[in-house]
Amino acid sequence: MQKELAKTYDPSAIEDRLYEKWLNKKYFHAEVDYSKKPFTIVIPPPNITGQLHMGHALDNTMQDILIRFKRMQGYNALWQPGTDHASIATEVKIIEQLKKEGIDKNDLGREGFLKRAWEWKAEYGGRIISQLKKLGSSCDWDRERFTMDEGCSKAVTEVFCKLHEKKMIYKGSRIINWCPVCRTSISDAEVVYEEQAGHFWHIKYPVVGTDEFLEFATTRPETMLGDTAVAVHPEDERYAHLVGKTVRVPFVDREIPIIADAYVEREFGTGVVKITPAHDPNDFEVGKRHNLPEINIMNDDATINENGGKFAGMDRYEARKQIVKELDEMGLLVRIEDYSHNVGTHDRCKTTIEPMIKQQWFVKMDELIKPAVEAVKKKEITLLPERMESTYFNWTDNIRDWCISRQLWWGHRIPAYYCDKCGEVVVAKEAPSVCPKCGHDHLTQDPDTLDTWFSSALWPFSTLGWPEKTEDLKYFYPTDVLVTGYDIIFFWVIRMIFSGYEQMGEKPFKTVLFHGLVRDSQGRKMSKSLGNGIDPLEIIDKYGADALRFTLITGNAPGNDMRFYYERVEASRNFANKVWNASRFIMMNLEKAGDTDSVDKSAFTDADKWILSKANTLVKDVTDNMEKFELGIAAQKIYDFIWEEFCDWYIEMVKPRLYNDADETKAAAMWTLKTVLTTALKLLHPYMPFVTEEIFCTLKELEGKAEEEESIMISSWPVYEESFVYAKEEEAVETIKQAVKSIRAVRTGMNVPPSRKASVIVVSEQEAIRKIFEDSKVFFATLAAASDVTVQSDKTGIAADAVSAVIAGATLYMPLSDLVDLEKEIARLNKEKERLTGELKRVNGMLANENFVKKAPEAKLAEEREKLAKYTNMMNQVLEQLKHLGC
RNA sequence: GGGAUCUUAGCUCAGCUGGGAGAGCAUCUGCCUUACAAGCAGAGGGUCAUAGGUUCGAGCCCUAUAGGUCCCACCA
Repeated sequence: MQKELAKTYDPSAIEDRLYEKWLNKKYFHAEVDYSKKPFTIVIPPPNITGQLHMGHALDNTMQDILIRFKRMQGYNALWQPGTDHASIATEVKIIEQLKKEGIDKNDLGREGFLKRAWEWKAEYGGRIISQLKKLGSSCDWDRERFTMDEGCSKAVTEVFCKLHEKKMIYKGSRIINWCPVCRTSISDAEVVYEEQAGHFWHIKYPVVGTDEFLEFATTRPETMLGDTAVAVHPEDERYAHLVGKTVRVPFVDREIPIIADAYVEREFGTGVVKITPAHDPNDFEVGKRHNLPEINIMNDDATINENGGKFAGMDRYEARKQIVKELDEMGLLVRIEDYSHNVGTHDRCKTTIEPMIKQQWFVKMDELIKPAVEAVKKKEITLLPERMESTYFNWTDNIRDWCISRQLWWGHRIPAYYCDKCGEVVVAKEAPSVCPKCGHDHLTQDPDTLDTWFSSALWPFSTLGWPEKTEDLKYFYPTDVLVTGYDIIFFWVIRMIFSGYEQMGEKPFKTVLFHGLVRDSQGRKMSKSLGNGIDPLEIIDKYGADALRFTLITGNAPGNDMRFYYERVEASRNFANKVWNASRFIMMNLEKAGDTDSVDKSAFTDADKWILSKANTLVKDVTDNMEKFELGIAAQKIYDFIWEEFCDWYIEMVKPRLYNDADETKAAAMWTLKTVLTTALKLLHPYMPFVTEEIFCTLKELEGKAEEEESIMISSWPVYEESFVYAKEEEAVETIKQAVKSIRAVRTGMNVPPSRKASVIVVSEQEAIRKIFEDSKVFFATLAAASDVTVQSDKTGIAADAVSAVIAGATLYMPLSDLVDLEKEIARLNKEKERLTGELKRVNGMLANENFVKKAPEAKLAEEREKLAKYTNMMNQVLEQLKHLGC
């Protein structure tokens, strides 16, 4: 029974069906198996708030390609999936949702809020997973994890307690980045600086006991309420006489010292800086050096607190306005200058950060980071592309302690308990029943939760069962590759690396493969606010997952950003269709060839050997590229091979044999077609899993082998074989190709319609070349639109006005006198002469260069000499032909 | 201020360790040739940002310059 294949490939008709099949067959599932080598990738866990975007699509396509490739190579391939609780992102979403219902987070209370959050997770947490499936991702879904599931939470507590034990986690009063909207501290990495138009307010404070004033400029006048000093440079002569004196801060009526500190730059502004230790990181440092009081003037929502006197209760910006106005009235405002400066904002909500002094938990980084630096320096971990190393070291060299506590509810609660009576702090895996110090039986847990990256830092081992000593961990860890965007190198990659070394004593992965951003066609970042985002699911619907995957992986160097064009998706879709139709051709002709299971190799023609040899080389190249993570290059090679070599040339070469009932080499042709197709499909499968699977299975069904070979995804990866190297035949077919191309060009140039066939007479003095044409007459005739082909050693019997095409070692004549314009023919030959003159000049120039002959490698020299012979030969033929035409 | 990166055909980009400039799209010409018009055959189009240098030989390596992008730091 012949299965009918649609004339154009329709992905929507097959993708879901095939994915279901793969799931049912458990192809994605990996179990510990010491007979096989493991190959492991852990997914960068998408946020449960997330929707699949182009970045995910790219990231997961890359991972799927690697996993499918390794699986076919015989590795025990595990792609560990899961999702991230994304503390702040999720909490914000839930608060928004509650707001719509008119509920305030605090009314609900912690318990109630968390209940809502888990409900939210249950409802939306699976959404992105089902979207990943649409892409074809072959994750082991049986192993799906969540950063807040029992095991991962256990890992978090374990690590916290261990690090605390080792004094690598501490609680301290520091100046931190405070988000007044989210009302939580955030880490340095979560602050993004934005260039904003602002003002420079020039203000003066009266110097106590004199009639002098000290003038300075500030971008945040409201912070003056917390000023505890004014600083000048120690060597600044302008102010030397004032150091040690005091100034009076208006409104709060505080007398503060004039101090000298090298932090001040003399050239900047007036060379005077007001010092607000509680609301500026630099001032905080200065304050520490000079033992200045730290006066916090703000509440958690960035309104002014009771320390701000009459401004208490005002929002920080409202207070700013008011203060400026009143200073002006008091004659203390000197002038206002427009000023553009960088303002720190919260990456999530874009609110301007307020530096505040708070009690927070920190991870001490100086020791922890050392093995992570060594690992990359010694290439124990490879970062690709290599330039990411500089970014990496740039961060590690300037590392600061990591603020890990967040004033949020959704997340891992800090396992620290405070005695209600004596205030003793206990850090423990389990809540202590009594205070170890005073014996009091009531302790309260720290209300804060951990930075979401604290748990993701443990992801490569927590998902494999750590802190339990599981078999999975022993077998699959360390993982092989981490694929992620360069934008989270600081947030995540570095933290996984030092966590892996600290907790496991071993790197978390061997290679990190970074990719860039997917931008819109104008090069802009895809974003909600711009509304320029392209939904991968829509692309899949319209063009198929294979087309999307292929588009994302090609035409782009590793680690570089790429622009997304519909035209490129169309090109990829067209390629899938090309593969589909080439396969359809083969299937349509299967029956003509009869039994092809045991093929007689002596029946192979030059064409068969040529494509087998080419395919063999392709296997080697593609495998090499993929081993080196050069996924785009490999994809391009597969594309070129299938479209050009296989479809445009080989299939066309083979047609006359298949269509001729008397041809004896049909079985060899069909065997070759199937073999090369299957090889190409296998190489392509990691990139285009659906179309390749559909074709593979249909072919196997037609062959009656569907039982033993049920899926391409568990078939074996092609291997390079010496026995398929046919150098001589490759050369022979290349000669024929040259002849065909040359004849086609001549015909088009002469406006000969394809329907008009012509006799072709091949003239060559070389017997070897004559033999090539004799052997390949069958397909040469078709490809060159020849009515008949004659091969001879001289020009006997050739019409004087026959058109000619010249290739190395042969001239091809076509008697087309009625169609030919002699002038045109001469012009064409002259153009060819010109081209050859150029080539000869180049080659002769090189070979005439003593230094080249002396220093160039032997192979290069031989190559150039061969070219010289070839072009000389062609030139002679062209000159002879011109002479023949009377020139 | 520090660092990375880019500048190649009209557009978007490849070009792996230096050895005769490529692809997709777009343009032009001719084809419904029994796998595919989502196709076939042919063609045009580039002083590889600029200036030096290293080399027998540079799109590729080095230096400087111009312009663009990104990351880090953050002078109040």
